[in-house]
Amino acid sequence: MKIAAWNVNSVRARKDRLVDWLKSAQPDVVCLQELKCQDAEFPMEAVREVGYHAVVHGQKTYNGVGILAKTEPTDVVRGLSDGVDDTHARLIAATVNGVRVVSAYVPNGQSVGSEQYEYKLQWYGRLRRYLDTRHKPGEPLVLCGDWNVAPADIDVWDPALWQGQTLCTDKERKALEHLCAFGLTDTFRKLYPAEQKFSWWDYRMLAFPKNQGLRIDHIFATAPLVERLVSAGVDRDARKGKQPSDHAPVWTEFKD
DNA sequence: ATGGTCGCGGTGCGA
Repeated sequence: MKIAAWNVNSVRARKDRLVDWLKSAQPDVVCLQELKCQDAEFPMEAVREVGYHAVVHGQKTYNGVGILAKTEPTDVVRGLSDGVDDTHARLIAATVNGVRVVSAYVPNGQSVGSEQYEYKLQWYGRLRRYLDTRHKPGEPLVLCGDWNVAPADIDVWDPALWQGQTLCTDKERKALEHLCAFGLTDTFRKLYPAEQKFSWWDYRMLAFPKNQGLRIDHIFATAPLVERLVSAGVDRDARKGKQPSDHAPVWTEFKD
Protein backbone atom coordinates (compact mmCIF):
# COMPACT_ATOMS: atom_id res chain seq x y z
CA MET A 1 0.00 0.00 0.00
CA LYS A 2 1.58 3.22 -1.23
CA ILE A 3 0.42 6.37 0.55
CA ALA A 4 1.36 9.86 -0.66
CA ALA A 5 0.92 13.51 0.28
CA TRP A 6 1.08 16.55 -1.99
CA ASN A 7 0.45 20.22 -1.39
CA VAL A 8 -0.72 21.06 -4.93
CA ASN A 9 -1.15 24.84 -4.38
CA SER A 10 -4.47 25.00 -6.32
CA VAL A 11 -5.84 21.72 -7.63
CA ARG A 12 -7.40 23.48 -10.63
CA ALA A 13 -4.10 25.07 -11.72
CA ARG A 14 -2.38 21.71 -11.12
CA LYS A 15 -5.01 19.37 -12.62
CA ASP A 16 -3.00 18.07 -15.61
CA ARG A 17 0.15 17.68 -13.51
CA LEU A 18 -1.79 15.82 -10.81
CA VAL A 19 -3.37 13.44 -13.33
CA ASP A 20 0.00 12.75 -15.01
CA TRP A 21 1.60 12.02 -11.64
CA LEU A 22 -1.27 9.71 -10.55
CA LYS A 23 -0.87 7.73 -13.77
CA SER A 24 2.89 7.30 -13.37
CA ALA A 25 3.28 7.03 -9.56
CA GLN A 26 0.17 4.86 -8.99
CA PRO A 27 -0.26 5.59 -5.27
CA ASP A 28 -3.10 3.74 -3.52
CA VAL A 29 -3.91 6.78 -1.38
CA VAL A 30 -3.08 10.47 -1.87
CA CYS A 31 -3.62 13.22 0.69
CA LEU A 32 -3.89 16.61 -1.01
CA GLN A 33 -3.45 20.06 0.55
CA GLU A 34 -4.11 23.63 -0.59
CA LEU A 35 -6.88 22.75 -3.03
CA LYS A 36 -7.87 26.46 -3.07
CA CYS A 37 -11.37 25.66 -4.32
CA GLN A 38 -14.80 24.78 -3.08
CA ASP A 39 -16.04 21.17 -3.19
CA ALA A 40 -18.07 21.69 -6.39
CA GLU A 41 -15.01 23.00 -8.26
CA PHE A 42 -12.82 19.98 -7.49
CA PRO A 43 -11.85 18.13 -10.74
CA MET A 44 -13.74 14.99 -9.73
CA GLU A 45 -14.13 13.60 -13.27
CA ALA A 46 -10.44 14.00 -14.12
CA VAL A 47 -9.27 11.94 -11.14
CA ARG A 48 -12.08 9.40 -11.61
CA GLU A 49 -10.93 8.81 -15.19
CA VAL A 50 -7.53 7.68 -13.92
CA GLY A 51 -9.01 5.41 -11.27
CA TYR A 52 -9.43 7.45 -8.09
CA HIS A 53 -12.28 8.14 -5.71
CA ALA A 54 -12.08 11.52 -4.00
CA VAL A 55 -13.39 13.01 -0.78
CA VAL A 56 -12.90 16.72 -0.32
CA HIS A 57 -13.08 19.43 2.33
CA GLY A 58 -12.81 22.53 0.18
CA GLN A 59 -12.66 26.26 0.76
CA LYS A 60 -12.75 29.23 -1.58
CA THR A 61 -9.31 30.80 -2.31
CA TYR A 62 -7.45 29.35 0.69
CA ASN A 63 -6.64 25.97 2.25
CA GLY A 64 -8.77 22.97 1.28
CA VAL A 65 -7.79 19.30 1.75
CA GLY A 66 -8.78 16.01 0.16
CA ILE A 67 -8.11 12.28 0.02
CA LEU A 68 -7.86 10.30 -3.22
CA ALA A 69 -7.92 6.51 -3.16
CA LYS A 70 -8.24 3.60 -5.57
CA THR A 71 -10.88 2.06 -3.28
CA GLU A 72 -13.72 4.09 -1.90
CA PRO A 73 -12.93 6.01 1.31
CA THR A 74 -15.52 5.57 4.07
CA ASP A 75 -16.43 7.25 7.38
CA VAL A 76 -15.38 10.70 6.18
CA VAL A 77 -14.85 13.36 8.87
CA ARG A 78 -14.20 16.99 7.91
CA GLY A 79 -12.36 19.43 10.16
CA LEU A 80 -11.21 19.17 13.77
CA SER A 81 -14.81 19.47 15.04
CA ASP A 82 -13.59 20.68 18.44
CA GLY A 83 -16.03 23.51 18.92
CA VAL A 84 -13.46 26.22 18.13
CA ASP A 85 -14.78 28.95 15.83
CA ASP A 86 -12.55 28.28 12.82
CA THR A 87 -13.37 28.57 9.11
CA HIS A 88 -10.08 27.09 7.80
CA ALA A 89 -10.54 23.82 5.89
CA ARG A 90 -7.33 22.11 6.99
CA LEU A 91 -8.24 18.53 7.92
CA ILE A 92 -10.13 15.59 6.43
CA ALA A 93 -10.10 11.97 7.58
CA ALA A 94 -11.39 8.76 6.04
CA THR A 95 -10.88 5.00 6.21
CA VAL A 96 -9.24 3.23 3.25
CA ASN A 97 -8.67 -0.55 3.27
CA GLY A 98 -8.83 -0.67 7.07
CA VAL A 99 -6.35 2.20 7.54
CA ARG A 100 -7.50 5.49 9.03
CA VAL A 101 -6.07 8.25 6.82
CA VAL A 102 -5.81 11.92 7.83
CA SER A 103 -4.92 14.66 5.32
CA ALA A 104 -3.63 17.73 7.16
CA TYR A 105 -2.64 21.23 6.09
CA VAL A 106 -1.01 22.83 9.12
CA PRO A 107 -1.06 26.65 9.24
CA ASN A 108 2.11 28.21 7.80
CA GLY A 109 2.66 30.52 10.75
CA GLN A 110 3.87 33.49 8.66
CA SER A 111 6.43 35.03 11.05
CA VAL A 112 7.54 34.32 14.60
CA GLY A 113 5.35 36.14 17.10
CA SER A 114 2.54 36.88 14.62
CA GLU A 115 -1.09 35.91 15.25
CA GLN A 116 -0.69 33.26 12.57
CA TYR A 117 2.30 31.79 14.42
CA GLU A 118 0.26 31.46 17.63
CA TYR A 119 -2.64 29.96 15.64
CA LYS A 120 -0.22 27.40 14.21
CA LEU A 121 1.05 26.35 17.65
CA GLN A 122 -2.52 26.10 18.95
CA TRP A 123 -3.57 24.11 15.88
CA TYR A 124 -0.93 21.50 16.71
CA GLY A 125 -2.40 21.21 20.20
CA ARG A 126 -5.90 20.88 18.80
CA LEU A 127 -4.80 18.09 16.46
CA ARG A 128 -3.19 16.23 19.39
CA ARG A 129 -6.49 16.46 21.30
CA TYR A 130 -8.32 15.27 18.16
CA LEU A 131 -6.13 12.14 18.14
CA ASP A 132 -6.51 11.60 21.89
CA THR A 133 -10.30 11.86 21.58
CA ARG A 134 -10.86 9.74 18.51
CA HIS A 135 -7.98 7.30 18.12
CA LYS A 136 -5.59 4.87 19.80
CA PRO A 137 -1.88 4.55 18.98
CA GLY A 138 -2.43 0.81 18.45
CA GLU A 139 -4.74 1.44 15.48
CA PRO A 140 -3.45 1.54 11.89
CA LEU A 141 -3.43 5.31 11.37
CA VAL A 142 -1.52 7.60 9.00
CA LEU A 143 -1.34 11.39 9.10
CA CYS A 144 -0.15 12.86 5.83
CA GLY A 145 0.31 16.38 4.61
CA ASP A 146 2.02 19.72 4.78
CA TRP A 147 3.19 20.15 8.39
CA ASN A 148 5.03 23.42 7.80
CA VAL A 149 7.80 22.26 10.14
CA ALA A 150 11.26 20.93 9.29
CA PRO A 151 11.69 18.43 12.16
CA ALA A 152 15.49 18.76 12.44
CA ASP A 153 18.45 20.62 10.92
CA ILE A 154 19.10 17.77 8.47
CA ASP A 155 15.76 18.69 6.92
CA VAL A 156 16.97 22.22 6.07
CA TRP A 157 19.32 23.18 3.22
CA ASP A 158 21.01 25.93 5.28
CA PRO A 159 20.23 25.45 8.98
CA ALA A 160 22.29 28.51 10.00
CA LEU A 161 20.26 30.77 7.70
CA TRP A 162 16.95 29.24 8.82
CA GLN A 163 17.83 29.19 12.53
CA GLY A 164 14.94 30.76 14.45
CA GLN A 165 12.80 31.34 11.35
CA THR A 166 9.27 30.08 10.85
CA LEU A 167 9.21 26.37 9.86
CA CYS A 168 12.36 25.76 11.95
CA THR A 169 11.82 27.30 15.40
CA ASP A 170 12.13 25.27 18.59
CA LYS A 171 8.49 25.97 19.51
CA GLU A 172 7.24 24.57 16.21
CA ARG A 173 9.51 21.53 16.46
CA LYS A 174 8.31 20.92 20.03
CA ALA A 175 4.69 21.23 18.90
CA LEU A 176 5.31 18.60 16.23
CA GLU A 177 7.15 16.37 18.73
CA HIS A 178 4.24 16.62 21.15
CA LEU A 179 1.86 15.59 18.37
CA CYS A 180 4.06 12.60 17.49
CA ALA A 181 4.26 11.62 21.19
CA PHE A 182 0.72 10.33 20.64
CA GLY A 183 2.45 7.38 18.99
CA LEU A 184 3.43 8.55 15.52
CA THR A 185 6.64 7.91 13.57
CA ASP A 186 8.10 10.00 10.74
CA THR A 187 8.21 7.18 8.17
CA PHE A 188 10.84 8.74 5.90
CA ARG A 189 13.25 9.48 8.75
CA LYS A 190 12.70 6.04 10.32
CA LEU A 191 13.72 4.35 7.06
CA TYR A 192 16.60 6.71 6.23
CA PRO A 193 18.09 8.22 9.43
CA ALA A 194 20.85 10.19 7.63
CA GLU A 195 19.36 11.01 4.23
CA GLN A 196 18.71 14.63 3.25
CA LYS A 197 15.70 15.12 0.98
CA PHE A 198 13.46 18.14 0.64
CA SER A 199 9.76 18.48 -0.21
CA TRP A 200 9.42 22.26 -0.56
CA TRP A 201 11.41 24.99 -2.30
CA ASP A 202 10.68 28.70 -2.34
CA TYR A 203 9.35 29.82 -5.72
CA ARG A 204 11.85 32.67 -5.63
CA MET A 205 15.64 32.88 -5.86
CA LEU A 206 15.97 29.78 -8.11
CA ALA A 207 15.64 27.72 -4.94
CA PHE A 208 14.40 24.60 -6.77
CA PRO A 209 17.20 24.23 -9.36
CA LYS A 210 19.73 24.94 -6.60
CA ASN A 211 17.92 22.42 -4.34
CA GLN A 212 17.67 24.98 -1.56
CA GLY A 213 14.69 23.33 0.13
CA LEU A 214 13.16 22.07 3.35
CA ARG A 215 11.45 18.80 4.27
CA ILE A 216 8.10 19.97 5.64
CA ASP A 217 5.73 17.41 4.06
CA HIS A 218 5.56 14.23 6.08
CA ILE A 219 3.81 10.89 6.42
CA PHE A 220 3.42 9.84 10.05
CA ALA A 221 2.25 6.37 11.01
CA THR A 222 1.33 4.41 14.14
CA ALA A 223 3.20 1.26 15.27
CA PRO A 224 1.12 -1.35 13.40
CA LEU A 225 2.02 0.43 10.14
CA VAL A 226 5.66 1.13 11.06
CA GLU A 227 6.09 -2.67 11.25
CA ARG A 228 5.02 -2.79 7.62
CA LEU A 229 7.40 -0.07 6.30
CA VAL A 230 9.02 -0.86 2.95
CA SER A 231 10.32 2.40 1.44
CA ALA A 232 9.72 6.13 1.18
CA GLY A 233 10.67 8.97 -1.12
CA VAL A 234 10.03 12.33 -2.72
CA ASP A 235 8.91 12.65 -6.36
CA ARG A 236 11.06 15.68 -7.09
CA ASP A 237 10.45 15.34 -10.84
CA ALA A 238 6.73 15.96 -10.38
CA ARG A 239 7.83 19.46 -9.40
CA LYS A 240 9.85 20.11 -12.58
CA GLY A 241 8.90 22.08 -15.69
CA LYS A 242 5.88 24.26 -16.33
CA GLN A 243 3.25 25.02 -13.68
CA PRO A 244 5.09 23.52 -10.73
CA SER A 245 3.73 23.53 -7.21
CA ASP A 246 6.27 24.74 -4.67
CA HIS A 247 5.90 21.31 -3.03
CA ALA A 248 6.78 17.89 -4.40
CA PRO A 249 4.77 14.74 -3.60
CA VAL A 250 6.13 12.59 -0.76
CA TRP A 251 5.24 8.91 -0.39
CA THR A 252 5.65 5.87 1.82
CA GLU A 253 5.08 2.25 0.88
CA PHE A 254 3.77 -0.32 3.37
CA LYS A 255 3.57 -4.11 3.05
CA ASP A 256 0.04 -5.24 2.23
C1' DA B 1 20.43 43.00 -4.78
C1' DT B 2 16.32 42.88 2.07
C1' DG B 3 14.83 41.48 -3.75
C1' DG B 4 12.79 37.43 -5.85
C1' DT B 5 7.48 33.95 -7.58
C1' DC B 6 3.29 31.76 -7.54
C1' DG B 7 -2.34 31.53 -7.25
C1' DC B 8 -6.38 33.83 -6.51
C1' DG B 9 -9.16 37.36 -8.22
C1' DG B 10 -9.41 41.22 -10.17
C1' DT B 11 -6.23 44.38 -5.21
C1' DG B 12 -3.13 43.07 -2.27
C1' DC B 13 -2.56 38.91 0.52
C1' DG B 14 -1.03 34.39 1.86
C1' DA B 15 2.58 31.23 1.15
